[in-house]
Amino acid sequence: MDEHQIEQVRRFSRVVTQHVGALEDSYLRRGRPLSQARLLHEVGSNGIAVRTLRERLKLDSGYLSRLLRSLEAQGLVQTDAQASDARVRRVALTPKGVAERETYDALSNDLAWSFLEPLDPARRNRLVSAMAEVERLLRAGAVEVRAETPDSTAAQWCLEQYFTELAARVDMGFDPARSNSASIEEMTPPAGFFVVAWLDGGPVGCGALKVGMEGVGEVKRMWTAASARGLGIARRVLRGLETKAHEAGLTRLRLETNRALTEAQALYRAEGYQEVKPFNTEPYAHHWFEKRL
Amino acid sequence: MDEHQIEQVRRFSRVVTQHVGALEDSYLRRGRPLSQARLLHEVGSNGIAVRTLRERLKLDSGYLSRLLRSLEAQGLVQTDAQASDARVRRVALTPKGVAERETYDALSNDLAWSFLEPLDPARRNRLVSAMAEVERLLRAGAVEVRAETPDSTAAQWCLEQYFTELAARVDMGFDPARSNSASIEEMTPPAGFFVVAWLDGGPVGCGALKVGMEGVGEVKRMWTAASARGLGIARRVLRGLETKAHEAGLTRLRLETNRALTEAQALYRAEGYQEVKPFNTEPYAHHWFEKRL
DNA sequence: GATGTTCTCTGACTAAAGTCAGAGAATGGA
DNA sequence: TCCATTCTCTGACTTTAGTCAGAGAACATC
Repeated sequence: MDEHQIEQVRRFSRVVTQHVGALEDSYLRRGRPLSQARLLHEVGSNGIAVRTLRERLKLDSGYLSRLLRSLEAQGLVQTDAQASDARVRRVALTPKGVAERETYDALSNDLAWSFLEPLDPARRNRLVSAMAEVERLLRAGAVEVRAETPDSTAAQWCLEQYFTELAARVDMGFDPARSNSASIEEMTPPAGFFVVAWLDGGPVGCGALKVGMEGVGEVKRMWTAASARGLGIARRVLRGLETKAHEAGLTRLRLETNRALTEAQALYRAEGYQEVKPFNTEPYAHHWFEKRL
Repeated sequence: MDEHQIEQVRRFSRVVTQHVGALEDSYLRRGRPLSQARLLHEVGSNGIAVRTLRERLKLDSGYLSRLLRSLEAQGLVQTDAQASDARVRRVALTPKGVAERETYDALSNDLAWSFLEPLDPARRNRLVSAMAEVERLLRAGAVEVRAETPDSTAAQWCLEQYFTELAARVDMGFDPARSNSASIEEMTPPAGFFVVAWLDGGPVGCGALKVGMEGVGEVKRMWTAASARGLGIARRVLRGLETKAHEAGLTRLRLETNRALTEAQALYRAEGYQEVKPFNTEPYAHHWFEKRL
């Protein structure tokens, strides 16, 4: 816990909330409560189910209903029963609602521009890059790594992505059947583990561990979503697996990787894995690594 | 108006408010309304006048009074009449209030730390620097440059700072009496102009323009507060003066500067001023510049 | 000592934001 | 067909945040 860093984060928060808070004022100047304005923003013109809205904005069902009635009375939205299930209702913007939403959008743009406008182009660029950096790193901090069963929806989805990406990146393509196995049983405790990285409620990365003989484990299925690269997710997944390995009493971890996956190799080296002679005949591997825990 | 930049600013705002907004939740978990918590934070243990509080937090006097009564009832603050003027009342934290404020402070620290904690040290440093950059540049954007009369309190204060700083930085010291003049009359429209840069309600920079013969003006008294360097204030003051000069029908601007003031020289060159032969006998000057408007 | 001003407080009021309990329609499964 | 469940809605209520008008004490000035 570095005092200076914390002090800087707090100063940042103070200044930023002050600036960004101005958005609410500008929204309120349109004479509509904030809750309604926010709702308007979330209702797309192609419609959204009321229950989805409720979950997304975390509103009480009665409260949301009343807000919708109010927007309806203003002629901004329209609600109809969903075709497939008449209990759930869908809300959509009317043309007037679309126009109103665009006005709010313009206000948001104005505020954003008001940050940039007084700066000279060089400072403007610096501000935008720094904002991008803050945004990325805050998101990175929000990533959560959890163990999941390898047959869960999230795990299966990750594996699918992993295979698709391998097929695209590895020279000659990738055929799971020809590769060394990591079956659901092999990744289910206590024979192995599967961890998933979550961001914004969806999986963005994964990794698996096969517990083997003589204290040796194997790291498999390391994958990070393209949309979430550079956030240190793979590192956290790897460390998560190492913790699991340690708990399982393993003393050595092995892994192999394809020459096309250069970021992966850099990560392994940085995390203390050393390149060793091939310890298996995996046809897609070019590099073999090992780490003593 | 760059679409991408605006988009980035908006994305930033969204992510940051989401994160920083968590502070309010953590404050609310102490079972006290936000307004009271904020107030507690502003009341120092050494006391503050109610009217100062009212101005700083921009609260209605009746509302503030009620908030104070509530904090009083909880035994967190104490109010007494000010010794010098019994109309104004001073509020101070009780020992219990101090403890409570420290709890809120700890919550703020916890939140700040929660941003940093999940990151590895390299990313942590990057986040903190990026936050510092954003904070600085947002503040820079909040700077306002306005014309003031040179005998106003703000202008006089700036000039005082300017002379003090010159005396400290210039070799042999600085004596205004020996330097070429820029009297109050010479800086008062239409004979001249004086502009002040404001930040957070206080002056942080200034500059003056003397309107001369044959369309030639002179830039004088360029100064930026040490606490506000690097925000592009001098540049904006200079441009403000140039606008005034243009409006006054001037076609050329001149200025001279001391060799110790290297940032100033860099600014003048960057803004299109060219070094020329001495056009006066200012004893403290080593460089003379001119720009055609 | 009278008079206007400053400062704080009380009373009366409002709007926004939200909570909670149930009613009633639609649906899924036994 | 019956029954439990899901989904939305209405009614009744609360807290927070704030506004406005004026009362009353203390002070400054003439």
